[in-house]
Amino acid sequence: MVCRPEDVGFPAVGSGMSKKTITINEIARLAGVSKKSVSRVLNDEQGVSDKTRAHIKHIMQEAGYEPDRRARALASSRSLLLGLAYNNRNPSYILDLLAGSQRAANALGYEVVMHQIADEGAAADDVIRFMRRSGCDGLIITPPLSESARLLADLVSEDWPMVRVAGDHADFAVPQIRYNDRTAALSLTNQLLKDGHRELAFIGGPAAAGPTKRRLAGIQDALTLHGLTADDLTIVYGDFTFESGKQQGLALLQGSTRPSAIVCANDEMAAGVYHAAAVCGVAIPAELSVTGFDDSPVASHLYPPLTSVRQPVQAMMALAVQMLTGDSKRPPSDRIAQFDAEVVARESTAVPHPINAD
Amino acid sequence: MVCRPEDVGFPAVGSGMSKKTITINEIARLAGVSKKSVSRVLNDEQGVSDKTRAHIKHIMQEAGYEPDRRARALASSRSLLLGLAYNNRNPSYILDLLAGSQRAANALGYEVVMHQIADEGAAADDVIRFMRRSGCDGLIITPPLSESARLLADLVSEDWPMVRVAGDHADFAVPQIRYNDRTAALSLTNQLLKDGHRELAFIGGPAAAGPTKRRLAGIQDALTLHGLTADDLTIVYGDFTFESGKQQGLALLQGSTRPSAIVCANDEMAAGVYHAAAVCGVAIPAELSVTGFDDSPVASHLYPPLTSVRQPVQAMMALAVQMLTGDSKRPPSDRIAQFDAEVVARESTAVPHPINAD
DNA sequence: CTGTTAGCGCTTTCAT
DNA sequence: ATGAAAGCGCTAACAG
Repeated sequence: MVCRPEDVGFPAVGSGMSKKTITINEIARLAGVSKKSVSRVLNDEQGVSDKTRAHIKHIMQEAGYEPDRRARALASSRSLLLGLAYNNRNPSYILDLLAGSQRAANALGYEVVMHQIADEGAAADDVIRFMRRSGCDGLIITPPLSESARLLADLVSEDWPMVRVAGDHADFAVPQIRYNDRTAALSLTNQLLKDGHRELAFIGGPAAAGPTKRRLAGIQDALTLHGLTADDLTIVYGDFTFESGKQQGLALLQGSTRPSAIVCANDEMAAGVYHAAAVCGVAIPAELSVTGFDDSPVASHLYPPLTSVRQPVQAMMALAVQMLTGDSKRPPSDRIAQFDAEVVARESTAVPHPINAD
Repeated sequence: MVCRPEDVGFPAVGSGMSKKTITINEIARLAGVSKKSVSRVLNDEQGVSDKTRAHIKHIMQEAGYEPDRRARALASSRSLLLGLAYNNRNPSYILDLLAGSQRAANALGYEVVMHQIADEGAAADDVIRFMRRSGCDGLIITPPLSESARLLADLVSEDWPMVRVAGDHADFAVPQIRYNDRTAALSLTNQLLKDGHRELAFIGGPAAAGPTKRRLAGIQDALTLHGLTADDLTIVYGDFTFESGKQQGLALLQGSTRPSAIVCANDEMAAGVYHAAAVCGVAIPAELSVTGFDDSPVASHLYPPLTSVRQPVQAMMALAVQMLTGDSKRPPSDRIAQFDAEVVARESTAVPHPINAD
């Protein structure tokens, strides 16, 4: 049932190498220059004439030379590895972050190593061990880890560069890259209000969570714009899970004042609301409008497809990588980079049904 | 809006290191032995007395020594990195694979580097470039890449070890680790037949895909067991996407002989069938039973929760890593390791509604 | 602009 | 069972 490498002529690590590796010495010899010159070309350094540089590049190309990252790592005391710490909340989001960072990292000669934090309580130790073990040159911290004040406080004294994606706690010295979810929530809500919705509800994540607070603030901004007050919004809190969305959805739909629209702080909880609506026999969007956040795959797979908010993950991760590797050519500013998000309107929202008005 | 590291006192890679690194020389000096002895302890090699070994270990512990993986990599010509090539089909599945392989890899001192294949047509070149660039010691190929005969043929001559997760083409020299989805499909279908379903439909992925063929075969096994024939099963093909599930679901539900149960080759397509059922006003499970494969999060988030098949990802990836690193202590056998899957029964299946019988 | 000389921290090889 | 020496392939620091 199970095979062992040795028994099937299967080469395990280090067992049998065949193709000879081309070294920098070889290239230097072929090009008739010193290996230092080759090194300079490799690292895009100055100090090589254009002619020599072109010649060396040509030789490298021809020989199919690939620099040995291990040797480079040792000699330059960089590993050319970047760490990405995550906390498996939304798989598709995490993979998007990975894809975005990988694309940018590879372009700069780096690879991305993922690290999942199992126990959020011991996250700092976990991350530190990971960084020491892996030797990564820098670290990207993703939400919700990036929201943890404690983690950041414990990490800020470490000596590797880090950036965090979408976090609060602007007081920490760790630069952050976020998108403007408050503004996104505002325009989302604005549309609902324009459609005529007046009985709104918000299902947040944990009340203390950054995304919850920012998204709620955006909703309230919209209410204010329309001359409404805090009383016009029912606020309940979940924990970003499907189950919590379902529970809070049930509570809202079975309550005395059923909302005509529910804004959810993420798509998972919105899916839970769909579930609750199905249980209660409430039609979406005819009797209930629902919106989410994150534009995860589930948003397009729900029926009807869910209106959600999409963040510019590619651009955000590209910046993160550039900051970590010191390759940023962007203009200077403070330590918070903010991007704009996009509301993806789908069929989960509609003009409220008159039946709801009674 | 955007910050540059230099401008905010943010340490980019290699800019400012402070904490002194402890080297093997240091440990050797503290322990009063040669660094070779320390190296032996590090690598669990023989040739050190128990007493000396314990002493060295103690010193290492005390000093908080962490071996430099870059130096180790260069000297031993291993990178202690394992590659995981994937093809973003099902994010939660990919992350499960990652988590499983990471756990096993870390235990052996390895890290896992992911690599997404963008263009499936040029997958081989892409993978080869990745492996050369990253210097990974071995490669794990995941589905659907692992099903590609062409990719495997192009890769089999490379000189790094590889394993594939869930692939067909047993003729190639690349060992594979799979689970028994045929048997799982059998027991799934068996249950439907026991429940009294007689009008079954199967929505496969592409007809030529391994999972499609294996799962279909399992269904047919069950039919045979119950004395039914191929005529008792309607077979249609999708492409594992939500959209294709929806299309085929609509076709089946609007067709002349509406099935009482639809077995889908994955959860995404089952979600599409839910969508189709909603459109057609068909109640699940009262009027239609649906099952999926993979037990992805969507399975539990659909309403009603979807019966699906869960594969032992952890165990499979642990074996994959052991095979790549040559650390396998399992008994020898042929080059296919097969695990058993588990049917996770939820509320998407029920005894067929009499109305359907006419 | 180009080259030389030393290492990076560890493993390997071969002594003892 | 232990240790000394010689690199791994590259970059750093300095020379010309």
